[in-house]
Amino acid sequence: MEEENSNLFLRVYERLHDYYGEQGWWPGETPLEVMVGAVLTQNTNWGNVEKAIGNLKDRGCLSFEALRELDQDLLAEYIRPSGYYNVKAKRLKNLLQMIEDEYEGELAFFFEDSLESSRENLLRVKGVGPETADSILLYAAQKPVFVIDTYTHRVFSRHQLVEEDTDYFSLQQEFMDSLPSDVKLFNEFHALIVSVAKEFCKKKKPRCSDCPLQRVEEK
DNA sequence: CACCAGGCAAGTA
DNA sequence: TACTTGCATGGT
Repeated sequence: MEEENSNLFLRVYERLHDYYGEQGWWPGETPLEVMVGAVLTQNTNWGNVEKAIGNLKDRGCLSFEALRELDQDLLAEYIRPSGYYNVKAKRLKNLLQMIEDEYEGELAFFFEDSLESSRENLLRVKGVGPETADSILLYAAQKPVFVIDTYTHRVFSRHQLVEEDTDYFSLQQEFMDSLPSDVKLFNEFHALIVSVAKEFCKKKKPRCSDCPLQRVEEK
């Protein structure tokens, strides 16, 4: 049973990898940029996030020190294109404050901390939920955590590969129990799921007939 | 025009 | 515990 499931999930990965090839996520030049992007992309189109990050770069504010010194209302103005700019400015400040408090303001210390400890610290930050925390851990800190998002849930439940009403933690456990714990695999797999969801598994008009995952559940 | 996008916290019953 | 609502821009 567990073995069958493992093969199934890996088969999904292989199908997607064959279809799309390497994804090379996360789009971001530095771990800090990845962290900021993880917060800004909450329920938000990535294109808008790029504009917001572009603003921060233009202002020379895309560093830990610069962001710490930046006034919250000004930060909100810079990240305006990404939407929810007031709450997100606060959330970014909360995140920076946590690193200040727990890691002496050293990003490197945070990235070097254990998976368990850094995850707990992230989840204590107001505005950082499980997906944002795990995105930071996987894509910025390079820790082996599988990131679950709405696309993951939609694609896998549409294909009846997981229960419809499973929660974040249960779904994550299924992936991590079924797959070898490998940063590169988790990174690529999640990125591939986003790609296939965007192309074939839209909320309103899915194009199931051309989807590379059709009949993946058959041996 | 309506709907959607790589969530999360806070409020209500 | 299990819904509901606010947050907000920009693309289709």
